[in-house]
Amino acid sequence: MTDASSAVTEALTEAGSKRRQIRPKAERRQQLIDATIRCIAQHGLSAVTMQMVTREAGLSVGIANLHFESKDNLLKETLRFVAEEYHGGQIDIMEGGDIPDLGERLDALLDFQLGRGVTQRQKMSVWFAYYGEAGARPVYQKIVSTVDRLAAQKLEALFTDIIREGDYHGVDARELATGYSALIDGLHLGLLVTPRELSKRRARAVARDFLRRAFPQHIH
Amino acid sequence: MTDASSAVTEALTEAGSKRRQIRPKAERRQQLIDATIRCIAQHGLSAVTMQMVTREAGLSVGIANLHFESKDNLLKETLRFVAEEYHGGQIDIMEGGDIPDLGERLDALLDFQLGRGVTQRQKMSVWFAYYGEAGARPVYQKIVSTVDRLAAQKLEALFTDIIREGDYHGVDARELATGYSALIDGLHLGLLVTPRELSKRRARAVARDFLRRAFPQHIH
DNA sequence: ACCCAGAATGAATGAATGTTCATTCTTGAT
DNA sequence: ATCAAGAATGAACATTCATTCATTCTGGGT
Repeated sequence: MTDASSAVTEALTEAGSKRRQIRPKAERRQQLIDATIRCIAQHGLSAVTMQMVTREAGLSVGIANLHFESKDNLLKETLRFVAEEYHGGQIDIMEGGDIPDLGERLDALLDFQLGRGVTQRQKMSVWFAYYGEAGARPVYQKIVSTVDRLAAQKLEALFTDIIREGDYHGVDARELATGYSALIDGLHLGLLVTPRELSKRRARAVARDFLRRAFPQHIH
Repeated sequence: MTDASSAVTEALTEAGSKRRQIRPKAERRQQLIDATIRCIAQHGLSAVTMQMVTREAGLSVGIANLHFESKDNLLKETLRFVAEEYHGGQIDIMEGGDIPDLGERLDALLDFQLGRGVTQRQKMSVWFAYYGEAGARPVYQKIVSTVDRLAAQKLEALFTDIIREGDYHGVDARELATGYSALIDGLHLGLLVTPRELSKRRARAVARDFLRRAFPQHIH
């Protein structure tokens, strides 16, 4: 092993290395988006600066404007990433070729939406940071609307299937889907803002209760 | 009528007047808080500047630091005002000496929470703007937590009364209150971010449905 | 072994913003 | 009519931040 190759190895494994590295564009973009998420979660959207993000990513300030044209664009792309990741995960479960049983599929959905994981709190922070600005920024509204609509359709389809299977009466799939989505959003909000008052355990119980009241045969 | 008195009258009635006016501290504070709310709703929390707020209030820049010590403090006091106004309104209804009938009281609460009014959208924007920052700012968390807890207790008490009156079984007042609060928050979020997908009418129907399923005798 | 396309750097720049404070003006009391 | 207390003003200041770009460095191709 030569000195040169050992230096490269060190650079790849040691985060604190000063060695300059050239990596593909896609990788750098993701690296910056990840750093942006951590910064928003820790300091709040309004306090995020380019210096902060690039330092968090272990890169120089100039690189952000190389891969994204501007700060605005970086923030926009970060929102798009988080939105697609969250809604994508939901949609995968709801389409659920993996899980044939509809009741189990509901359970899996709930687990995903209110499940543990260190990342969750970070993601929730980002989520609501953008919601807060959405009222004044049509771009954010559009990004969220787009993925939201698709997830809402899939949820309605799942509920329709469950209603048919359980032969439930007096229940409207669309209205129920709207209610369930709103409930989950509200619980996320509670977990973020008043974690002392609302534990994850209780949030899950509340959501499960909502589903049980609507689909008693599928949730026990 | 002297020239001096007519000048004063003009200053009081004409908003565009250049006349300098001296008003009590409490009035100026409220004037600035109102302007802050409008600015947040229109431009987003992260874009709000002192110049913007004072111009909106029709005052000079220096005055904000005269009545509030800093921008941070102005924003903090604005959140406190909005939080207390919203939760205070709810609590008044829930304690409800005015409305003896419990079912009607529920209706009144729902009307307040999802009612029309031009002001509503402005207030919702402010609400969620702060929620977005709450994850990174303990001060905001504390303000919201404090008023939130009181409202939650009143709601639980109301639900307890209703459960007793209706002799409902298998229903937990606390869990139901948590669910209802979360549902309302989620619906507000939907109204703010995806107004195209969720109308006020439908939001009310969804919330009403939730209550009807829990308290069928009280909501028809 | 050499080369060069383009990835990465970070000091420099200019614009924007929060805060200060010397000055001006208003009002109610005398 | 006069005056003092303090409310209101806005130009000036210091700081912070996004963006630029001349320069350096890297790694794959020849």
